[in-house]
Amino acid sequence: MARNPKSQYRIERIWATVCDVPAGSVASYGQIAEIAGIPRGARQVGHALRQLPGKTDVPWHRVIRSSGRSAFDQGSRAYNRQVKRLMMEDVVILEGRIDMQQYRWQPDLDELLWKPSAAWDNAPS
DNA sequence: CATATGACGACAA
DNA sequence: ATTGTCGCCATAT
Repeated sequence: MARNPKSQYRIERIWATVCDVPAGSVASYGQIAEIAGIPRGARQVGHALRQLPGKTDVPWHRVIRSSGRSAFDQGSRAYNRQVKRLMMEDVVILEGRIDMQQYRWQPDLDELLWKPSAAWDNAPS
């Protein structure tokens, strides 16, 4: 767990944002960070996902590197699970790469406005 | 307090 | 396409 409430708050916000990524789409770590209201927080997104329990409903597999590649090493268990889940959602992966231009999640305005927490940082002091 | 370490990202060779 | 550097920032030691 996070050492302090502020960090825990951000972690939960990151998880919530990841839950907004629809099946069939993917998002980069940096994108999740920005939407969650944490500019330049790509690494924090990875940190937050790393803390997910083994069994979770958070669609962590939809978060990949901006390069269109999985953050895991090819052949690793995590990599295989991620690829398998993405393929289940009809996300095409060629040569281990996903076409971001085509699959990148593009939240519409309503969606973002409905989640003001991303824009207004109401983190508890 | 000082380093080291990442599920990262942008950029230059 | 690959590799290396640097910036970033929460955690770990």
